Amino acid sequence: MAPKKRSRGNARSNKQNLSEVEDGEGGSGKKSESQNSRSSSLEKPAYTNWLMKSEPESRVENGVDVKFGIEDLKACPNQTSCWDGVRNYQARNFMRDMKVGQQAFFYHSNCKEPGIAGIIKIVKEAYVDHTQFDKKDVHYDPSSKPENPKWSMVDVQFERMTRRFIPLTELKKYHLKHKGSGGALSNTALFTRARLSVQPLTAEEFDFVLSLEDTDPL
DNA sequence: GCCAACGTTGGC
DNA sequence: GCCAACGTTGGC
Repeated sequence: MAPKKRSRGNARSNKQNLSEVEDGEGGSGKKSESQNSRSSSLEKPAYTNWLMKSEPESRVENGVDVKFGIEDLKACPNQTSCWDGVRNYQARNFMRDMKVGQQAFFYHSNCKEPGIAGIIKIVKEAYVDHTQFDKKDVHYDPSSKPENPKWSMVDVQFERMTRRFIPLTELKKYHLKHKGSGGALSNTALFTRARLSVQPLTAEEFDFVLSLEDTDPL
């Protein structure tokens, strides 16, 4: 288990909707088309890496400071924390797909300099996010019942800082460039699904971003 | 089951 | 602190 609380996620009032259903992909026949450039085989693409957003600067939400930067994770016992507070179905579903040992980028959002600060790894797969039942918690969800919890969380552990901070502005430049050339970041969720707080990265995207560690900032 | 109104995210 | 993008809600 992880100590700490706090974390980001898309706070949200909520109700059931698009993917109360387990998988969130093609699922239930509701969404059918639209986002299926994927295979006809209904299989989810096997994502191996992730990007998780959190706010490194103080901001009070419902009387509670939601600040949780990578330094805060580092300061946790065992440098491990649960990633609670995610209240968005797509983000939740991605967390449910996470496997122990997989790596994710720790992304700093809603701050002076947004971007990737470090690498974390999944150390515990999805389980019930207890904060949804806690009236005192910022992300309390009165519509979720213990008999049928809506929200999940995973535990993550600090792995290392990236050798340099990789700013969103730089990633965006590569994204624009790659859109023309079909490069690694041409479809990156950070730009195509900007508001998702937990995003999947293909191995190619992850590796490309990692390679930037040893290049000069664009 | 459509869609307008509303609320949140998060870059700038 | 503004506001565009977009997920969610709820009336019909």
